[in-house]
Amino acid sequence: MTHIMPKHESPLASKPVETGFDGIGLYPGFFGETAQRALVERLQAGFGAAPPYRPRMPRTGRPWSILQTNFGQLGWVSRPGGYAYSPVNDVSKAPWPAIPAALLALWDDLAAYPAPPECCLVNLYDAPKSRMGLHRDEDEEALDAPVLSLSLGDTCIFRVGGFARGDKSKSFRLASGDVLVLGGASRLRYHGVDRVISGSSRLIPGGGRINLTLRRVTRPA
DNA sequence: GAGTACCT
DNA sequence: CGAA
Repeated sequence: MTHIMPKHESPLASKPVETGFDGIGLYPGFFGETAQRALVERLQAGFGAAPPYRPRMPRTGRPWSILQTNFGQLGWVSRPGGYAYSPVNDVSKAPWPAIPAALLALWDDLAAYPAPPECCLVNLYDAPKSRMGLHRDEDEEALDAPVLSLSLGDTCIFRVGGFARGDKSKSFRLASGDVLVLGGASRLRYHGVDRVISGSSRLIPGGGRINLTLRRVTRPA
Protein backbone atom coordinates (compact mmCIF):
# COMPACT_ATOMS: atom_id res chain seq x y z
CA MET A 1 0.00 0.00 0.00
CA THR A 2 1.71 3.14 -1.20
CA HIS A 3 -0.80 5.72 -0.15
CA ILE A 4 -3.17 6.50 2.66
CA MET A 5 -6.64 5.15 1.98
CA PRO A 6 -8.95 7.76 3.46
CA LYS A 7 -12.08 5.83 2.62
CA HIS A 8 -11.15 3.40 5.36
CA GLU A 9 -10.93 6.12 7.99
CA SER A 10 -14.68 6.39 8.08
CA PRO A 11 -17.33 3.91 7.00
CA LEU A 12 -19.40 6.86 5.78
CA ALA A 13 -16.79 8.21 3.43
CA SER A 14 -17.04 5.33 0.98
CA LYS A 15 -20.50 6.26 -0.23
CA PRO A 16 -21.65 9.65 -1.45
CA VAL A 17 -24.35 11.63 0.29
CA GLU A 18 -27.41 12.67 -1.66
CA THR A 19 -27.03 15.97 -3.51
CA GLY A 20 -30.26 15.90 -5.46
CA PHE A 21 -28.37 15.87 -8.76
CA ASP A 22 -27.95 12.73 -10.83
CA GLY A 23 -24.22 12.37 -11.50
CA ILE A 24 -23.02 14.56 -8.62
CA GLY A 25 -21.56 12.68 -5.69
CA LEU A 26 -20.41 14.34 -2.47
CA TYR A 27 -18.02 12.41 -0.23
CA PRO A 28 -17.71 14.29 3.06
CA GLY A 29 -14.33 13.91 4.70
CA PHE A 30 -12.96 11.57 2.06
CA PHE A 31 -9.51 12.83 2.97
CA GLY A 32 -8.77 12.62 6.67
CA GLU A 33 -6.86 15.33 8.47
CA THR A 34 -3.50 13.55 8.27
CA ALA A 35 -3.83 13.08 4.52
CA GLN A 36 -4.98 16.69 4.14
CA ARG A 37 -1.93 18.03 5.95
CA ALA A 38 0.44 15.89 3.92
CA LEU A 39 -1.18 17.09 0.71
CA VAL A 40 -1.00 20.75 1.64
CA GLU A 41 2.74 20.38 2.26
CA ARG A 42 3.16 18.60 -1.05
CA LEU A 43 1.21 21.30 -2.88
CA GLN A 44 3.18 24.11 -1.35
CA ALA A 45 6.40 22.41 -2.43
CA GLY A 46 5.02 22.29 -5.98
CA PHE A 47 4.12 25.98 -5.87
CA GLY A 48 7.84 26.73 -5.87
CA ALA A 49 8.10 25.52 -9.46
CA ALA A 50 4.66 26.77 -10.48
CA PRO A 51 3.86 29.91 -8.50
CA PRO A 52 0.14 30.71 -8.25
CA TYR A 53 -0.80 33.74 -10.35
CA ARG A 54 -3.87 35.88 -10.74
CA PRO A 55 -5.79 35.02 -13.93
CA ARG A 56 -7.71 37.61 -15.94
CA MET A 57 -10.88 37.41 -17.97
CA PRO A 58 -10.39 36.90 -21.70
CA ARG A 59 -10.90 40.09 -23.71
CA THR A 60 -11.80 42.41 -20.83
CA GLY A 61 -8.71 41.60 -18.77
CA ARG A 62 -10.60 41.88 -15.49
CA PRO A 63 -8.58 40.25 -12.74
CA TRP A 64 -10.05 37.35 -10.79
CA SER A 65 -10.42 37.21 -7.03
CA ILE A 66 -8.53 33.92 -6.78
CA LEU A 67 -5.06 32.68 -7.63
CA GLN A 68 -4.41 29.71 -9.89
CA THR A 69 -1.74 27.24 -10.92
CA ASN A 70 -1.69 23.69 -12.28
CA PHE A 71 -0.13 20.29 -11.88
CA GLY A 72 -0.05 17.67 -14.62
CA GLN A 73 0.63 17.26 -18.33
CA LEU A 74 -1.91 19.93 -19.21
CA GLY A 75 -2.79 23.08 -17.31
CA TRP A 76 -5.99 25.06 -17.71
CA VAL A 77 -5.28 28.74 -18.42
CA SER A 78 -7.22 31.91 -19.12
CA ARG A 79 -5.68 33.99 -21.90
CA PRO A 80 -6.68 37.24 -23.58
CA GLY A 81 -8.06 35.22 -26.49
CA GLY A 82 -9.91 32.61 -24.44
CA TYR A 83 -9.49 29.58 -22.24
CA ALA A 84 -7.04 26.82 -23.14
CA TYR A 85 -5.16 23.80 -21.95
CA SER A 86 -1.39 24.18 -22.14
CA PRO A 87 1.53 21.88 -21.33
CA VAL A 88 3.52 24.81 -20.02
CA ASN A 89 3.16 27.75 -17.68
CA ASP A 90 2.46 30.89 -19.74
CA VAL A 91 4.67 32.97 -17.45
CA SER A 92 7.75 30.78 -17.02
CA LYS A 93 7.25 28.55 -20.11
CA ALA A 94 8.11 25.61 -17.84
CA PRO A 95 6.08 22.37 -17.73
CA TRP A 96 3.70 22.08 -14.80
CA PRO A 97 4.85 19.90 -11.88
CA ALA A 98 3.56 16.33 -11.72
CA ILE A 99 0.19 15.59 -10.15
CA PRO A 100 0.76 14.44 -6.53
CA ALA A 101 0.42 10.67 -6.04
CA ALA A 102 -2.37 11.05 -3.49
CA LEU A 103 -4.50 12.75 -6.15
CA LEU A 104 -3.81 10.08 -8.74
CA ALA A 105 -4.95 7.58 -6.11
CA LEU A 106 -8.10 9.61 -5.53
CA TRP A 107 -8.85 9.46 -9.26
CA ASP A 108 -8.32 5.69 -9.21
CA ASP A 109 -10.71 5.40 -6.30
CA LEU A 110 -13.58 7.48 -7.63
CA ALA A 111 -13.34 8.37 -11.33
CA ALA A 112 -14.20 4.97 -12.80
CA TYR A 113 -12.35 6.05 -15.94
CA PRO A 114 -9.83 3.91 -17.88
CA ALA A 115 -7.15 6.63 -18.09
CA PRO A 116 -5.43 8.91 -15.59
CA PRO A 117 -6.19 12.61 -15.13
CA GLU A 118 -4.07 15.01 -17.18
CA CYS A 119 -4.87 18.23 -15.34
CA CYS A 120 -5.00 19.25 -11.72
CA LEU A 121 -6.18 22.85 -11.67
CA VAL A 122 -5.43 24.56 -8.37
CA ASN A 123 -7.72 27.38 -7.26
CA LEU A 124 -6.52 29.38 -4.28
CA TYR A 125 -9.17 31.31 -2.39
CA ASP A 126 -6.73 33.44 -0.47
CA ALA A 127 -8.80 36.56 0.20
CA PRO A 128 -12.03 36.79 2.19
CA LYS A 129 -13.82 38.00 -0.97
CA SER A 130 -12.48 35.21 -3.16
CA ARG A 131 -15.17 33.52 -5.22
CA MET A 132 -15.87 31.86 -8.56
CA GLY A 133 -18.79 32.82 -10.74
CA LEU A 134 -21.11 30.25 -12.26
CA HIS A 135 -19.47 28.43 -15.17
CA ARG A 136 -19.28 25.07 -16.88
CA ASP A 137 -16.19 22.91 -17.31
CA GLU A 138 -16.44 22.42 -21.04
CA ASP A 139 -12.93 22.85 -22.45
CA GLU A 140 -12.16 19.12 -22.27
CA GLU A 141 -12.48 16.64 -25.12
CA ALA A 142 -13.08 13.77 -22.70
CA LEU A 143 -16.52 14.83 -21.54
CA ASP A 144 -17.21 11.21 -20.66
CA ALA A 145 -14.73 11.51 -17.80
CA PRO A 146 -15.92 13.04 -14.54
CA VAL A 147 -14.40 16.09 -12.88
CA LEU A 148 -13.16 15.42 -9.36
CA SER A 149 -12.89 18.26 -6.87
CA LEU A 150 -11.15 18.16 -3.50
CA SER A 151 -11.64 20.95 -0.96
CA LEU A 152 -8.94 21.90 1.54
CA GLY A 153 -9.02 24.55 4.25
CA ASP A 154 -11.91 26.93 4.78
CA THR A 155 -15.45 25.77 4.04
CA CYS A 156 -17.09 27.30 0.97
CA ILE A 157 -20.65 27.79 -0.24
CA PHE A 158 -20.76 25.88 -3.51
CA ARG A 159 -23.55 26.40 -6.03
CA VAL A 160 -24.84 23.98 -8.64
CA GLY A 161 -27.23 25.04 -11.38
CA GLY A 162 -28.55 23.57 -14.59
CA PHE A 163 -27.32 23.54 -18.16
CA ALA A 164 -28.13 27.13 -19.04
CA ARG A 165 -27.38 30.36 -17.23
CA GLY A 166 -30.33 31.42 -15.13
CA ASP A 167 -31.56 27.86 -14.56
CA LYS A 168 -32.65 27.05 -11.05
CA SER A 169 -29.68 26.50 -8.74
CA LYS A 170 -28.99 25.47 -5.19
CA SER A 171 -26.05 25.71 -2.84
CA PHE A 172 -24.41 23.55 -0.23
CA ARG A 173 -21.28 23.62 1.86
CA LEU A 174 -17.97 21.99 0.94
CA ALA A 175 -15.64 21.46 3.89
CA SER A 176 -11.98 20.50 4.11
CA GLY A 177 -11.41 16.93 2.96
CA ASP A 178 -14.67 16.72 1.02
CA VAL A 179 -14.58 15.33 -2.49
CA LEU A 180 -17.15 16.22 -5.13
CA VAL A 181 -17.60 14.15 -8.28
CA LEU A 182 -19.19 16.00 -11.18
CA GLY A 183 -19.98 13.51 -13.90
CA GLY A 184 -22.53 11.58 -15.86
CA ALA A 185 -25.69 13.54 -16.55
CA SER A 186 -24.32 16.47 -14.53
CA ARG A 187 -20.91 16.77 -16.20
CA LEU A 188 -21.84 20.05 -17.89
CA ARG A 189 -23.88 21.66 -15.16
CA TYR A 190 -23.11 25.23 -14.21
CA HIS A 191 -21.39 25.53 -10.86
CA GLY A 192 -19.40 28.04 -8.84
CA VAL A 193 -18.35 29.24 -5.42
CA ASP A 194 -20.54 31.95 -3.83
CA ARG A 195 -18.11 32.64 -1.02
CA VAL A 196 -15.66 31.19 1.47
CA ILE A 197 -16.27 31.16 5.21
CA SER A 198 -13.12 32.77 6.59
CA GLY A 199 -11.64 31.16 9.66
CA SER A 200 -13.66 27.95 9.38
CA SER A 201 -10.54 25.75 9.13
CA ARG A 202 -7.06 25.81 10.59
CA LEU A 203 -5.58 23.50 7.97
CA ILE A 204 -3.81 26.07 5.84
CA PRO A 205 -1.29 28.39 7.48
CA GLY A 206 -2.65 31.88 6.99
CA GLY A 207 -6.13 30.58 6.26
CA GLY A 208 -8.03 30.36 3.00
CA ARG A 209 -9.25 27.57 0.78
CA ILE A 210 -7.51 25.43 -1.82
CA ASN A 211 -9.57 23.62 -4.40
CA LEU A 212 -8.04 20.91 -6.56
CA THR A 213 -9.85 19.93 -9.75
CA LEU A 214 -8.82 16.73 -11.51
CA ARG A 215 -9.72 16.38 -15.18
CA ARG A 216 -9.11 14.13 -18.14
CA VAL A 217 -8.62 16.50 -21.08
CA THR A 218 -7.91 14.33 -24.15
CA ARG A 219 -9.69 11.16 -25.15
CA PRO A 220 -7.57 8.12 -24.27
CA ALA A 221 -5.99 6.33 -27.26
C1' DG B 1 -27.70 42.00 -28.63
C1' DA B 2 -23.50 39.79 -26.78
C1' DG B 3 -20.85 37.92 -23.36
C1' DT B 4 -20.56 36.20 -18.97
C1' DA B 5 -14.68 31.17 -14.39
C1' DC B 6 -15.50 39.10 -14.69
C1' DC B 7 -19.45 41.87 -11.66
C1' DT B 8 -24.11 43.12 -9.08
C1' DC C 1 -29.87 32.63 -0.75
C1' DG C 2 -31.09 32.47 -5.66
C1' DA C 3 -30.88 34.18 -10.25
C1' DA C 4 -30.31 37.18 -14.58
